[in-house]
Amino acid sequence: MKTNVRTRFAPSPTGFLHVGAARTALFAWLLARQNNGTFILRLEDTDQKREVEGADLHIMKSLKALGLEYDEGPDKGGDYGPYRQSERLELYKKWAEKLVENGRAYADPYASSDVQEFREQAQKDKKPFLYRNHRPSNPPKWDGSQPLRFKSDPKQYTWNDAVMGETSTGPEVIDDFVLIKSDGYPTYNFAHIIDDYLMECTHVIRGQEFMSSTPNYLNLYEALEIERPILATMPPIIGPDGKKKLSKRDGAKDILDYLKDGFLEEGLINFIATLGWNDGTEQEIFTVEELTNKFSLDRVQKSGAKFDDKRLLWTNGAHIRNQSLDDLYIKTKDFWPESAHNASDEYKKQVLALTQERLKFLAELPELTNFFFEELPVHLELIKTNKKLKKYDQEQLVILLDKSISTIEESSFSSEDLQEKLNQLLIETDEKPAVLFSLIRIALTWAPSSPGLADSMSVLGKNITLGRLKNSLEKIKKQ
RNA sequence: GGUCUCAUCGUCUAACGGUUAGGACACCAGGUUUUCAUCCUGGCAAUCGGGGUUCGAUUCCCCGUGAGAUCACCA
Repeated sequence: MKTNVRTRFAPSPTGFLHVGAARTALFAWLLARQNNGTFILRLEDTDQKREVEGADLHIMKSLKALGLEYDEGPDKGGDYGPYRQSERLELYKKWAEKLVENGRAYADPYASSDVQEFREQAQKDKKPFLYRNHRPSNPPKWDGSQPLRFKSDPKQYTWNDAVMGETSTGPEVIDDFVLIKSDGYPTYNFAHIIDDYLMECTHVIRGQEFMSSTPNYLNLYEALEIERPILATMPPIIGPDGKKKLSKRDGAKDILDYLKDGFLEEGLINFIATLGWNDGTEQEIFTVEELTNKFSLDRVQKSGAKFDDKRLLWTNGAHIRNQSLDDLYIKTKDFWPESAHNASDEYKKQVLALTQERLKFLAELPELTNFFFEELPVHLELIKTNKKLKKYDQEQLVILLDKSISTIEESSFSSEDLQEKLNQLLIETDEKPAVLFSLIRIALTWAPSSPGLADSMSVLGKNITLGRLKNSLEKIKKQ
């Protein structure tokens, strides 16, 4: 009885890590962490043609960036290595030979064109193609130049999937699939079974594309006389505007791109985890620790989930607001506008404090904060199109702004005192906040939006605030 | 076409066979002395169809329908 939970993520290095794969990895990781178990990264690089240079490093980098640290893996080592299938060819060969000896594997004597012909004939006859119907009676001795096929034992199967529940199929789906290709590399179908066994994986979590080949795997497990792990099939993740599986086109972005845009690890993980899983309560925002405690395979959804980026934004915004100012500040390091280059940490922190609650992802920082670091071009349209201000003529605006400047000049520039002065101005001018504050805000920032007026002025400081307001006053006079 | 799987608001989802079918995102309206955002209040909005079983089906069964997966010397 294996008590130590060992889960694995086993991608083929053929591209970047997208959301669907990230979720599979996340669930495996959560399961391992929750049980004090081991999370393994295994690279399934058995198809040389499809392999993409550097994809292996990219995947490893992505997992680490997400915080999904693996305990064993190609660059980490471990007692069950190597963790690249291309370095395990001898092992597969050994197990394949065992099957040959038992009479459960044989060399495929046909040329691939022959097999193709069988397939086409079956299609013509409107019958499903099964290689085993063409199984040679006297196969040649396997010398490695032919594909090695599994000699299947067709029967009915009923098995339990940790997510999908009980599933059953008839013998018609069992076939003689290829174990070792003629180039000497094993197929996924063979290699992953050997590896999961040798690496003592307790759970296999993977996408639904493998569900229909599961009965074949069960058949192979029997022939190999090895125990099978717990199987869990993940529902698909669907593109935002379609019913099809998420593809690059629908925005299946590289997970690293999200991180580059300033989505927080926790926000991303929260979003991905709740795409097909919930804890049964009404909680929507989870820390990684909470997910680790609460995750369970039996609450994973059976049906597919659509990728909703509005929800991702909301989730990430919630995590940004949950950060302490200091923690968040560290994360914003690479996201400030260029004009903030020479600003002090102290100043940037003050700005961040005012901006934290309106950030959805950190790449928004420049457009939300640039006026704290640079003077934005005067854009009189902002006044002319303002719902309230457009009713005022130039002269009225000049008088109002001039009056505001002289009152603000007397402030000590603490946020509280500024607010007091602003209130005082309201009374003296007998204007509505919507008019007076809009005018000052625009004259101060020339930005489409900004944090609260008193806070913004306080952070900008007396010199800059008054300088900008006076400058704006001149521009309005001259228009 | 064969096989397997799935099916609740637009989206993500909750609901021992008994609830006015709940929450969240999005959207709309209002409030928090300006804008954007946050926060609060309210609104809109769903059990794919048809048969059973049952006193009673979102829930169990069957048949449809729809969707997805798979049928490679890819994983």
